[in-house]
Amino acid sequence: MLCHANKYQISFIMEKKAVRVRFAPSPTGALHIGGVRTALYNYLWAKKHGGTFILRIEDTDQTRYVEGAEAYIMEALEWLGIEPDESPKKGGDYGPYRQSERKAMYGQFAEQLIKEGKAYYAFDTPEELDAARAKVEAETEGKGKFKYDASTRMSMRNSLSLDAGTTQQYLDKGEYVVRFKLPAIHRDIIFDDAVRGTVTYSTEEMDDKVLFKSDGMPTYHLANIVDDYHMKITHVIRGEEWLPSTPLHVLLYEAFGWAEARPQFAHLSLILKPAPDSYLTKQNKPAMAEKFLNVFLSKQPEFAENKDLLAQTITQLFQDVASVTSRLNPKKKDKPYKLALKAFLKKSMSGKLSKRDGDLLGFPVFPLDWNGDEPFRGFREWGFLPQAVLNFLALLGWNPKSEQEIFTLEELVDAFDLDEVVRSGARFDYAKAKWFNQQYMIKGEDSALAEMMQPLATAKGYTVSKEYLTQVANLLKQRVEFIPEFIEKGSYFFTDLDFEVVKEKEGKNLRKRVLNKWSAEKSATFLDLHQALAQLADTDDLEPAVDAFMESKGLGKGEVMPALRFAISGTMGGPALYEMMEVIGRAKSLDRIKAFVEFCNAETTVA
RNA sequence: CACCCAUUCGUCUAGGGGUCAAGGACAUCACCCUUUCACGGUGAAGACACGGGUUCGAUUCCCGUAUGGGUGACCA
Repeated sequence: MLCHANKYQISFIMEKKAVRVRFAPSPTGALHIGGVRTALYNYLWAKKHGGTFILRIEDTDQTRYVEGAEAYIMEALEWLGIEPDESPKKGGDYGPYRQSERKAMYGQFAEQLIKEGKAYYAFDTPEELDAARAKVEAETEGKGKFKYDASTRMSMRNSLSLDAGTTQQYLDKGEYVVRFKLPAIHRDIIFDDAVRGTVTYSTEEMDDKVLFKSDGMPTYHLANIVDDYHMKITHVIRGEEWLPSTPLHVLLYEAFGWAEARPQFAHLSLILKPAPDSYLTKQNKPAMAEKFLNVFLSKQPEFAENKDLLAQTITQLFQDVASVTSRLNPKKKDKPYKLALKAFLKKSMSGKLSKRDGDLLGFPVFPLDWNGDEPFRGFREWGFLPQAVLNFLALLGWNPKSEQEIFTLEELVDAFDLDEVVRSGARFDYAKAKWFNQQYMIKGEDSALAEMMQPLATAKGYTVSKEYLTQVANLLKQRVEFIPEFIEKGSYFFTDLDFEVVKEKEGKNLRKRVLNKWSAEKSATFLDLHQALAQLADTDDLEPAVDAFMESKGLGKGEVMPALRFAISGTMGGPALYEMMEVIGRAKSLDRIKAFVEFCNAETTVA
């Protein structure tokens, strides 16, 4: 017996159709991380089958067009290394690849359906439609929805309800839309989804969707069917939000007589917001509470007068991180301000990952920086490596049927299968994203890391060679999670220490490990050590020299190393001491030791 | 409100009637390694939403309930 998931593969093999998939974003802003995953799965599926990965820009909504969005999408795909084979920029045999440039062809297909009685002209104004919706809503106490279908279409203004003369008058004015005419007899639309199996909808639930808008542009529904057909798309891999409109698309393929060429659908579950306990920690709880409250008040300023009470409430709600979500359910005795806050928090803390979440929750949700009206930082600028992002995203909603976690792009192509895409929504897990990044940093070439560090170092005003950065990368890469941390955490590689600052940051450790035990004798010892090291030849290793020194003075490592470490790097953490000293340079290191001794003397007032 | 989709450790997931006293990864904790911090290693803790069926047997199949998600535009 064949299970549904294999059927399409087999039929496709038998037909020997070349796989052609498209990623079809609309240029309404930056490319969301969920979109990136969709693009990736499309890419993987195409490459796995030696097929073609197409980028098509769906810019049929002129009002939502955002300048720079298309360039952003291209740059993001390029950064990630999943570039399309056919695209507006690259061209191809099935172009143009921007729907606005294919505008001329859609009208004829709308006309065709009208001629065949499968669609009709409609002249209702937006106001009239709003009124019709409002009326149904009022009659059903908000429970019902207006449907433009067989039951209502004859009472609306369209070419079915109006006589030919009136219809012509409207058409002459040029203000009309084309609506799809749902079949008169209801039936179930059944289609096979590569990730979900058999999905069933009844035409009874559907309505006469607009196919062609009054501005002369097609809607998504028309354009996507016409384009997929003409671009010979074999698999439509897209987000779950399209699942409910898929039966309409199925009907459209039938209406055009293209049912045989209908692509295989695969609907990907959405990426959800992370679990609250992953970003609410004991330390940041108060700050997060304030952040949430501010956003709430900016959205619902009418509750500003309740600010103190709200602050109290949110603190209470956040008290037990594990159960926040369940505490958010409304209760009868809740005051209006509390209900509003709960509703807001519930929406902010669950559901699909959205634009704003990055800002609010403190992690990137877009591949690259975006400098629009609402600017935000991308994975790239955050310091993520593209391969890490790809790897993380690939495994968020797909499993490779093995216990392998780290995959190169080639390995992903090889292992990927729509069959193993999971059906349920996956929560974004920032901690895991960080882990992947760290893994790729450790694996990464030191010189490549150095290259990425270079501009950041320059921005900080450090003038350092690539060779130097390469050495720093080598020492630090398993101790940092993002590229910028090389510069931030490793600042002592780039600039001399200010021990006053060290005292502020590391006061407790500094006192415990060094200052509390400091004495005139210690001071002298370290100056002796300084002297001993200064006399070393460049070819002599530091470690045996220090070891010998300690032995001669009868000192243990614990009495010497922590102080040296503070002297060199100003912190107890960090790479192996001697390697650090070699990279920073012996002369500089010795200067730091001397400065540190003086600092300790001053701190403990020993001379 | 209606329709569709989903539901295994905190998170991502494996498992699709007996081999599951449920496997892996992240996160957490402990130990080892170590001058420190990491990395690495070893280990601990941690899950089949609930209720009914079907069956000799159900985490796995069916039906309900609950919960979560999506959609319900002349937006995509």
